[in-house]
Amino acid sequence: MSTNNGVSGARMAGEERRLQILAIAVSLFSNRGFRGTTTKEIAQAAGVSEAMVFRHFATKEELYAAILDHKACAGGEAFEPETLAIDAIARKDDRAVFETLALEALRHHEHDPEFQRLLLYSALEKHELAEMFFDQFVRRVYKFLGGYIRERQREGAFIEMDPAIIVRCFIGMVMHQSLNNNLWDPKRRLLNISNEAAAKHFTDILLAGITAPSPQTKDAPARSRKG
Amino acid sequence: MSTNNGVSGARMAGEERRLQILAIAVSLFSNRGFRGTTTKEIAQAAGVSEAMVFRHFATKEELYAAILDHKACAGGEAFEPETLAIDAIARKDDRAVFETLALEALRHHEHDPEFQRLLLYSALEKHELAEMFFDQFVRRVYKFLGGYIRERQREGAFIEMDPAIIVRCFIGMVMHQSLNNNLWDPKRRLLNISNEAAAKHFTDILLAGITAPSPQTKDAPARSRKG
DNA sequence: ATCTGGTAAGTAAGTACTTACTTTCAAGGC
DNA sequence: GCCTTGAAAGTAAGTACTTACTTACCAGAT
Repeated sequence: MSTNNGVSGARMAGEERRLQILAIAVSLFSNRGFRGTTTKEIAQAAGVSEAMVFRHFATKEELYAAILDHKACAGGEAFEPETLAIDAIARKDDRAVFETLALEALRHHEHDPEFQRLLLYSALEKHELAEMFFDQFVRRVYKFLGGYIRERQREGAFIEMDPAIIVRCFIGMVMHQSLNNNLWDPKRRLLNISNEAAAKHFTDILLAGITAPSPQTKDAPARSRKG
Repeated sequence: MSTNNGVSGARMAGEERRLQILAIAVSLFSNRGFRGTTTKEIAQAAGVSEAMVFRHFATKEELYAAILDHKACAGGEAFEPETLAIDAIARKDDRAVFETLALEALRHHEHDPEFQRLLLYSALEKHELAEMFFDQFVRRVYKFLGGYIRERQREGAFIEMDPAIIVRCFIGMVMHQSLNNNLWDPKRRLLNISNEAAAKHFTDILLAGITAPSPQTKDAPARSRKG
């Protein structure tokens, strides 16, 4: 009767089973959403009875919370933009800053597409946990990247523009690319490029778009447009 | 017992009630998704019995399909990029092309946030109807905008780069802005700008990013990078 | 009188969650 | 070694309620 998923119907240690159930729930919730996934399905996929699920997680909600917690906060290899870009920033290598962040974000989303789906579902379903992630992570990125941009603006390297707008453009390109690959166009019929190429071209466009005209060519071409 | 939503418990003409149920279902489905919305809720919100819902739509699925049909295809004021940009394109006014499209898209999403939620839900829940919309609409935009970009590249106005990448960047900025306003950050704590300002700045960055250096300044600054 | 908009009261199959029970297994006395 | 013990891993079969969808029946206007 038992589904025997992965491990042969053997008895497991408590913590081991807890993690197995969690992993299976991640995959099911990310595929079908909270409301679309039944506790019975989770149990069957884990190869145990429903009662075991409820032994480890008092309610379905608690299981969901445990997942978002596990993935967003303690989630193994968390995405740390500050750390990733630290030396590029020290060198003021704008290209490296943006390209590294773009590439790592794209890789992260490709390697763990479940998380993006999970987050979208929880945002749509108005689980407070999506809001929590947004507050803790996205805000941080805006602050961090925005700060760097502001600094480079003061140095005359970037054009004057609300840094938040620039951050939004950049994140927009990257997130939209991941969203297309993971959700809208997984077959990549509209655009099929490597993460490396995407990161490079996005950076090309963004940097060309926000780099201030160099001082010695003030009289230069059509670029010296002002708003 | 009847909820009497909007109209006093009066008897309605068939088509009128059908449209009322449809409108109410739009709002409920977009808020709670397909699985998260019950036929009972829809009936109650419309102020009729559940049986009436099933008189007009044989199944819940059919109701859902009718909605996406109604919104995506015959949806009142459909978003027609070709029409919107037709004279800007004729004039080869790049700024007007991108800024108009961005502004109209942003306005569309702001005026009808339900549609974006509906589409996201149906993509996550893998309703074929999201795929249908993607195939019919998004493909068209890529083809249309990509075609324009290719033309301008041949004329030497834009840098050489796969037009699909440029389209993705542009749509990424715009869609991400709408997604932030409608889903992630409706309070606009990270960035609070008008649609007009957003459209303008996105176009600024994109155009500066993809405009080819003008011929008379070939020897110009750091821009003349090649990949 | 009959067609159309409308309902009350179902049904069968889920749903999250519980209860009462059995199996496994490692530790510790013999 | 071998047996007892007790807690933890596990289950089958519920409960109370919800779900999509149906049936059988009204009432009023034309």
